[in-house]
Amino acid sequence: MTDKSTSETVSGRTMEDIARMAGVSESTVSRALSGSHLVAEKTRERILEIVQSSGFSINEQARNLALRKTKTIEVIFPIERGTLQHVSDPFFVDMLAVLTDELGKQGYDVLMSRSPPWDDERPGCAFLGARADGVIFVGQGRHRSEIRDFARRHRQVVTWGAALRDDDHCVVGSDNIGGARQATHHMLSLGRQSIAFLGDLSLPEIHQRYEGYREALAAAGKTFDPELVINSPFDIEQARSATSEIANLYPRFDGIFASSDMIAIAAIANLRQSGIRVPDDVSVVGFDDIPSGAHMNPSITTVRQKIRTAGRVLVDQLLRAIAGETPSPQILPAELVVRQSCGAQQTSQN
Amino acid sequence: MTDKSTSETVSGRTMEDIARMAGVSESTVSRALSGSHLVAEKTRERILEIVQSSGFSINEQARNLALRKTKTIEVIFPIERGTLQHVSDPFFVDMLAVLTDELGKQGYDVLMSRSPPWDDERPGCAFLGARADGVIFVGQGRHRSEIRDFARRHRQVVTWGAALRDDDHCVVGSDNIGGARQATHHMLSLGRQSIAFLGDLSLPEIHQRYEGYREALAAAGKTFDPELVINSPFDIEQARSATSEIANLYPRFDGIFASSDMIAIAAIANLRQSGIRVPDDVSVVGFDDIPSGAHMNPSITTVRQKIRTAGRVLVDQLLRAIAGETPSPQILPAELVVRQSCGAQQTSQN
DNA sequence: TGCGGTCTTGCAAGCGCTTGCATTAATTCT
DNA sequence: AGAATTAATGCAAGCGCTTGCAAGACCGCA
Repeated sequence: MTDKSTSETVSGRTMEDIARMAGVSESTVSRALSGSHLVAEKTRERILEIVQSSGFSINEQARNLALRKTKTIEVIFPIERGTLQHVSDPFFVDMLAVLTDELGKQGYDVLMSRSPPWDDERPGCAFLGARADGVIFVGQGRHRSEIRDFARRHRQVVTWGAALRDDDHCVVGSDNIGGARQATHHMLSLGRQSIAFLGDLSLPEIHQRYEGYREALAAAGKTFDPELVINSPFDIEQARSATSEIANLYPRFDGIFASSDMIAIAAIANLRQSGIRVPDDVSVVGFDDIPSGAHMNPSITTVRQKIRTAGRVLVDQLLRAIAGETPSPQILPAELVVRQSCGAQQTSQN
Repeated sequence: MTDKSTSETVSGRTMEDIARMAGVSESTVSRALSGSHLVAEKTRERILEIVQSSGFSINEQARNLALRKTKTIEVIFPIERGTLQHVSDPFFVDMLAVLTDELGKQGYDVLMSRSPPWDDERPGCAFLGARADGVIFVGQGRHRSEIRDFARRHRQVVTWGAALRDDDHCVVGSDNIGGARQATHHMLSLGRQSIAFLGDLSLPEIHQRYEGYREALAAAGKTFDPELVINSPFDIEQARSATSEIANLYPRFDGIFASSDMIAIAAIANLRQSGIRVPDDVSVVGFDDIPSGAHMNPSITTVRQKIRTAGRVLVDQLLRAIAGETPSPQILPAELVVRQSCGAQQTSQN
């Protein structure tokens, strides 16, 4: 009655096959493979040998089903549908790398799903699929409420982003406000008079950076010029065109706080194209501290997000949630890294 | 006898619970959820409502077990253990993004596992776990033989990298040789006399680029200077230090072919630090065409890998393999993108 | 009233693996 | 040598879901 011939497992064999070949029961094979001491050494060796030569692969799904766990964490980048452009921001990537790394240490695999669970394409299929032991949202994007909803129904969720007062789930994030305040204050203290802001205010994280920017302005007694706030997406190409007009405003500002390094790079490229020098004419500070920022010309002064720490904290908290404890939200310090683009140091050449 | 209380599913409920609450059988719930026409409309609605309000999540594992498929593809970056640094090369990231995207379109999720299946930490656990319908290796790294082995046992594998003659599985890759030849030839045709090579020759892809470089040199009748071949890893920090001595060799070369854009960036930073101008004194060409390359100063002349096409082809071939057909290896054209760093155009400012 | 459809539903087997408990074989002890 | 341990196996139930097949409900029509 059973028909194994259609098995879709990578290697067509099952434990039953191995058991038969080894002349033992399935249980014994299972135990041999999981390293139980309840198996005679000789038996184990024989089984292992057969496993090897037959190219058997255990079916993790069945295994996990039986074990009632998945040892998998779903990592979601809440980005717009139809494109993963956004993800190519080095910051997100590095975060993914760190998460994969940290989760790996704890024996978890990472499942990247293309779309957030709520905009599932299956029409009329209004239920969520649980394929992981927990979920990490990297950034809230424009989906704060959905994420909140999701988190409310499922304890095993942590998210990276802006911790807001009304969040009832665990959010871990950088001190966006403080970081932005430092950055802006730094340029001001360097004698810059008028600082522009670049970023997408509809994203909570970015809005926090905007707040920090405003705070620094206020603290320095500067009046705020709304026209110097320019909406810009993360993607470098789009950022490039979003900020292409900035040079026209030029003498009105002599500093730029860009809410991500990629945006800073785009802005610098635009300024350069118009013959405006960075940092001589305009001081620029970014946010994130992406790896290549230190090697550019000029090198980018930025607010460093402690991404490694962040990943570790996220994973810690998620594992706590999975273990049934209550994870606690955290705000990680962000630190100003002074390089050339702000003009604090003299640029050396070129 | 059954104890559901310990279920680890994100939402603790099972179909059985829903069935009980709706006063129907499990089968009916299953059918209602999968959109079968074998369920009365009223029944379906009632069930859906209960599903909603109870926050039920279907257990994908069990579902997939029953369906004998996973709808998941494993994407593996064969990098050294203990770090995912390497992955932060924008090229790999973009590839990951494209793959996630393309696979998503076909209804597949992406599983990123930290380590290649062969260096599994579980001691004595010499079997492979099959948790996906197929596997994509992104780059062969130093693991050509392991990958070959792996592919030999399992049909559902494709890899991105250097197609070598003795590969018996499906490898898709850029025309590394041709691309490198073009790049080198371009500098030569610009009048440069002596071109250095930067990259890690132990990686097959890079070795192919090296071959292209040599070919162009030979074709131009240039003698080859082994001291101008400098070993450099992908990671930008490491590349920076690996190429830190390059300036010392300076008047011996007036061109650099870097086997990745990140390495090119590192090299340029080093040259600049020593007061050597790019492209005036030294012409530089990279490889990959990472997104930010166009916005740097100078912008990077490079060999573009058609990453979107690549991802699509990889996915196509893998799906063919999964469908039981024989996937065919392919070499994708790589195209030279001329920008500033090679010196073909005049740099505009700064 | 009775019979052949048409719809809906439930039953039960099965997906490949784990594990508590019972069973049997190998040892040790008195 | 016989009893009591201990070590090594197998049995069978169960993980949560799908699905072929059979059964029940309900319809119209002769």
